[in-house]
Amino acid sequence: MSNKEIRIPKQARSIEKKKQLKQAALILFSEKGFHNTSSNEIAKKAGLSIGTFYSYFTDKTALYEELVKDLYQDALAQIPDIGLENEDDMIPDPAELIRSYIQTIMQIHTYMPAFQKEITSLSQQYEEFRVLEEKYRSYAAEKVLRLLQGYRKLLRITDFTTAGMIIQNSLEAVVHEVQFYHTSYDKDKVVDELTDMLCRYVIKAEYLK
Amino acid sequence: MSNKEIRIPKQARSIEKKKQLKQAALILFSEKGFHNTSSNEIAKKAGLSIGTFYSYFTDKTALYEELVKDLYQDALAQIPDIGLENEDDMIPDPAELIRSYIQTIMQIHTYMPAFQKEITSLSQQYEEFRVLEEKYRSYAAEKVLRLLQGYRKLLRITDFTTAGMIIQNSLEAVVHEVQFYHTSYDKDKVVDELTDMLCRYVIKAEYLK
Amino acid sequence: MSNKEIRIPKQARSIEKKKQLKQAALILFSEKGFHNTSSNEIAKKAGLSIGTFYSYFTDKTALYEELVKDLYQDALAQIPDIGLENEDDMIPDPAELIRSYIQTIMQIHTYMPAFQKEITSLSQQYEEFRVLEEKYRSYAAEKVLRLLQGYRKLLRITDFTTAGMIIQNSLEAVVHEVQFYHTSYDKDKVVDELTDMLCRYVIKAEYLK
Amino acid sequence: MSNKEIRIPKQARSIEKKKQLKQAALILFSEKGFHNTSSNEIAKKAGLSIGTFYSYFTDKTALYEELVKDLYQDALAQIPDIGLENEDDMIPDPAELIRSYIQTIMQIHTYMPAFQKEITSLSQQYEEFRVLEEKYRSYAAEKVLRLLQGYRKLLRITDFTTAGMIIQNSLEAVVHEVQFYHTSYDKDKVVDELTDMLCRYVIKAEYLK
DNA sequence: AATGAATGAGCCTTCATTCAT
DNA sequence: TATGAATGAAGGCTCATTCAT
Repeated sequence: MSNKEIRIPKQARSIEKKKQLKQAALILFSEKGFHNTSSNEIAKKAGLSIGTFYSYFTDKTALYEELVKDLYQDALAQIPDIGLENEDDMIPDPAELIRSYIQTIMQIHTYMPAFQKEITSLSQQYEEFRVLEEKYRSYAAEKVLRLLQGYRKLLRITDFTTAGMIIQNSLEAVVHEVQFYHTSYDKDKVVDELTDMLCRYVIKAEYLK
Repeated sequence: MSNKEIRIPKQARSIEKKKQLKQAALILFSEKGFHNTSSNEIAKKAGLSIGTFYSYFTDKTALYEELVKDLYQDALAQIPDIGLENEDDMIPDPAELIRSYIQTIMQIHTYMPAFQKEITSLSQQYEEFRVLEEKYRSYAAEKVLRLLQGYRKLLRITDFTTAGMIIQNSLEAVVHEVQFYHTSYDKDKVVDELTDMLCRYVIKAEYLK
Repeated sequence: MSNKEIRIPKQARSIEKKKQLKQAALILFSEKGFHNTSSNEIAKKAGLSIGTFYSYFTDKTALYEELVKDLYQDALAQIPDIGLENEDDMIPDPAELIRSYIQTIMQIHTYMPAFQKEITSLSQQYEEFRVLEEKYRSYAAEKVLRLLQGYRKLLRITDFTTAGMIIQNSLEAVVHEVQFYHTSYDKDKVVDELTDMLCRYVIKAEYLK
Repeated sequence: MSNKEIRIPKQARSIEKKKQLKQAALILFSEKGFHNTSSNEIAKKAGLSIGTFYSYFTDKTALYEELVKDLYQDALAQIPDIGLENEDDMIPDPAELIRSYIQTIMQIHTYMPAFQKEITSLSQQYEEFRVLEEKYRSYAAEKVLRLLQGYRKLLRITDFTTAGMIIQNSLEAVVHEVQFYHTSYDKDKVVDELTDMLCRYVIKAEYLK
């Protein structure tokens, strides 16, 4: 029924315009939140007309989705695919792997913190937005799980699903707190403690140094 | 500019009306979120007129603020004060204390879960709510801290501030996830695992049964 | 899902407002057509706000529907229920009945001609509008049919459905032409001729005077 | 004010493009109506750019006008010129002439039926189209008139002008109804009945077989 | 001549808020 | 005090039309 045709920018200038809109939206969403930002406002901030806005995005939500997608794609790319290949031979220190994972998550959260907060906010509030984020979150959770399973022999935990969920959520929450709210904490210290907590939970005592 | 007078209800009947409005709002915000609930709707659900609504609250946000304040007050009051008095004499099993603490937090999150979700989310947008949330968080963290300090001798952790923050956030996040989103998890299992994780992190090995 | 509540006016002042809106719409639809009239325009012409418009009507189409309904209800009320009771005894001159029916139709078409034209226009163009009109048209057609059947014995036609359709459409078209476009025709003459045509078609020769 | 130059296509290629646009518009207007068809859509369906569209037509309405003009021209050309030459000598069965005329009108209405519907409707809104429709109507009526006059001796009617108008309108309306809306009617049956009605109205009893 | 990206007026609709009763 | 009809700013979105290339 719908006739709308969304322009897929091919040329430099078009790509630029789309970027402008996304950039403007990113700033506004971060500052005032998704619901308090109008599409007209985004277009204006991008220096483009509302018509142009709607020729690149079906609606405001579509823009938001792209923004989330971009963010998570960048973020996910940073999570290393560690611990999969070297099962038996030279096992790296598992504690170091965990620390490195924690640091990556910490790193990710320094990027567009305000927008990430807004994502969290919307995801918690509206099912439709949650579904969107869940896709990426579950991808991240899977990475944790795979990381764990790669070290099966060294681990004391047995229910990987529950443990994975606990680790994932604990990690995110602490990092969230430190990166988004309390910059007063000593981040290295936090990483140390988190590493300590997770190692003791996950790794058999005999493999802890 | 505004010379509107907001009624501070003194009489039973007035207090009752305000309560009705808040109760109605609580339900609607929980079900459909702040942005999808109109003030007219709230008044109607409360069985009162929109005019009455505006004689008790300056605007929709004011109602919301009160609701959030109430909720945090309640939540704060519920944070358990366990394990403080019996320092030296008859020491209860610390693991049991931790488990009991976890269960209490779980309990708190069962209470008004939907609106808690809504709050967590909106808190990020309005400074006013952030302050409230902060207060709750720091109060909760302090309680954890005091709990920990009460058992100083049995503990392996030394930096109570950082540890307290980590425990509090991990706990809340996992419980939030389990109570608000994934009913698929076995809650007892989750409590067991969380207890396990926190005990190993916090308590000296020799005091673990 | 929808929350909208359409006000059903009970008090004089409310009824008046709704009437104002309908009156304004009637004029505008007649002058410029449905599609070239905006809801804001209607409200403004009625001296009311757009908000008021939407508290009385779900949308522009709903207003239109009411207008059509009103028109047809008035119109249908004018079509007499003749020829049903007196089958055998004193048969009135059938030609006179037909003439009277034609005159009624003619009469109806003098009322709000411009709006009737717009109705015809929209009905011919959009299925949804046609359905609306069809309801009333079929009611009118039924009257013709009943009129005919009441005089079964005097009639030469046998296929009442086809004949009814032909009569109904011919009648309307001619009346339309005369009332809406060519005021130059002598209306009495037209009624005479139509009566003549229909009588000769419908009534057995021996019953024609 | 406008200094836009509308191209009057001289060269084959230009004429072709204009035709393409009109053809595309014809289909779209027929399918979805004038108001629900956008100029961009027309250009696209024609395989041309919107810019090209606007170099051939000042606006959407201009295209529409041309289409209507064309249609009426075609329709006009198709109105049969039968029965004019053979006045006295070998008189064909007048009933057959009438039947043949009805069939031709039926034929015309099969041709582009959807767009005819659209036109009939929009004609009422824009003066410009009304004039065109008028021209068609009066031309058609005149033809009927001349047809009738050619058979003066066989006819019982005397006021040819009124009769002509009645015949023309009845015919068009019934055919319109049958061809555009109710496929449920048996078209042959309808032609028979129409022929019957018109013959009895027009032809002296002694000349009816 | 042709293109199609860009424009922005304008439509429909919602809803927080006011104010006459 | 309470009411709820009325308001109108503002948001989402479409589409006829322009104009730089």
